[in-house]
Amino acid sequence: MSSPHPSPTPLSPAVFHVLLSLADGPLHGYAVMKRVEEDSGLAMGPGTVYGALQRLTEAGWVDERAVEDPDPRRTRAFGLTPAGIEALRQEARRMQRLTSLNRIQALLDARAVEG
Amino acid sequence: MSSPHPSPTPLSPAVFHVLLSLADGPLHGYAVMKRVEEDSGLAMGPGTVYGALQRLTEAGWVDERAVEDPDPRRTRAFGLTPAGIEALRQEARRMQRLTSLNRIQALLDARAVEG
DNA sequence: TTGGATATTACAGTGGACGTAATATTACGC
DNA sequence: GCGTAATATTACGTCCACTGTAATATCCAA
Repeated sequence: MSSPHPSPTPLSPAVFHVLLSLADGPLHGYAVMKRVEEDSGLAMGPGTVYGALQRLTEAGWVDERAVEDPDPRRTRAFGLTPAGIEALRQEARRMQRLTSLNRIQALLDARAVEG
Repeated sequence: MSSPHPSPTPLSPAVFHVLLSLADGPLHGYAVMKRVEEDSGLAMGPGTVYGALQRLTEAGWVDERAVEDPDPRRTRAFGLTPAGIEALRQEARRMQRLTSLNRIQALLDARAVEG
């Protein structure tokens, strides 16, 4: 409802996956990289992840927070802001609307019949 | 299964919407522009549409075909190749897999409860 | 103590998305 | 027939997100 920049919907795959990786709690950058790979099967390099994280922070969709951890490398984490959650939700709804189009369903059904 | 370039999944929103617009039959460029706007609510300029169309043609996902029409402007149309259909299907499956993730469903459910 | 995983920064290159302007043709009201 | 809007496409130029790669530093395990 209140992002600094008018929400650029649709989200790029990189941005979407970074947001998604944070959906059930803050992570540090490296963990985001790993989580994205688990989710998507595709590896994003550090440039992509940290770049996206930085832009998202500037946009107010992600923020940086201090975390307690014996390992000093893991004391810096990124989490979704309310605006970030809302953006992810909007994108999810957009995807869901698209996948439920008849044209799409026909494609998916066709495969089921063929295969 | 046999695109010239190994299928760059995920698709960019622009490419996805161009493919989607052709899903139930060939259209000429201008019609693609209009159809995309109907589908997505977002207007893509000619540069985006024809640019994507050209790259997709080069990639073998779209081809140009002659169409009979009294209006000479409408005799040139673009249609999906089998590889293009397959790419669109893969992307649809990818989206469907993502939207069915627990993390996403939780987000969407939360809204239903709140609102 | 060497090596591998963790965690992050700093680049530079590429190409796709996007806007805009120009062009030409057709359709339509007047 | 005239002007205007819609149709249809080409030709730019710009910007910046994504991407890869290299460099760096710390932690941990063998």
